[in-house]
Amino acid sequence: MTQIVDALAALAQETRLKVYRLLVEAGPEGLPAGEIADELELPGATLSFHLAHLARAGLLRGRQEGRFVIYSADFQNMNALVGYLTENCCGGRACAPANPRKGKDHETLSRTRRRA
Amino acid sequence: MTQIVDALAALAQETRLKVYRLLVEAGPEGLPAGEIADELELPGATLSFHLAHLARAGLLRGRQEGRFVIYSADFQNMNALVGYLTENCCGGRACAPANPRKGKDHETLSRTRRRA
DNA sequence: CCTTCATTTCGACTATTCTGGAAATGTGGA
DNA sequence: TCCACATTTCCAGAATAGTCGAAATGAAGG
Repeated sequence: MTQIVDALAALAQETRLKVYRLLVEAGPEGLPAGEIADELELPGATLSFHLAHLARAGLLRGRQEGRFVIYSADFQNMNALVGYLTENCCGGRACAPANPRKGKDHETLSRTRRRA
Repeated sequence: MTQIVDALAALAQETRLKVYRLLVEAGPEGLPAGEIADELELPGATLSFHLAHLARAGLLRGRQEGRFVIYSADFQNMNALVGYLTENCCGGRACAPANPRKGKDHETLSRTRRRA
């Protein structure tokens, strides 16, 4: 459970979620730290802190390549996280949305107003 | 995105994750606060803090029933959360485990091979 | 070696979160 | 009304997280 909490905590921060999403978008190739900093306009020290946080949680991996350190998302661990949530936090219901349509808008987290 | 971060932050804490899981297990009926406190051996004030946190994030709802306040998981919002992660953080791969019948085991799922 | 450049670590500060006792609020019953 | 009980709010202290300039590390190329 500690692993799950760590992974959730790693993603539960705007900057880190942005970093992670950027790396997902970049695919298995990954991106050098500098490019991430550039893209998200973050000071090096701040980015490094967040990258380390994500890596500690197992969501990223970094590899040295020349003078650069290239970070890439660890899809397997994200898989495990989503799997955990699906199995343990959804009460056995189907938890993934039925439409695998790609898009930019996600307004789905709506405030449900139900009176009981 | 704020909603996603809030929901993740709500679950990214051991006590709250336990509370949420307990309520998922309890199903739509839910549980009175006191029973949760009893089950997880938490002081009232502490539990109340965490329940409020989860509710603010949209993962729980509480309804007054007599002298009790009964909390239940909001499966719809959890659905949305898992949906977001699947669509935005898994690089288009299948991210949820394919077999919805397993009770406790969720280990490997290796299907990582794709080129852009 | 020496310099340059990418990245990380250090250090210091501020902000937020977690915790739980005590007091307050709200609810049903006598 | 008055009491017992469930839950929340208030408060304050301790712990943890986030930020980022400056210094340190490490890697390539002259």
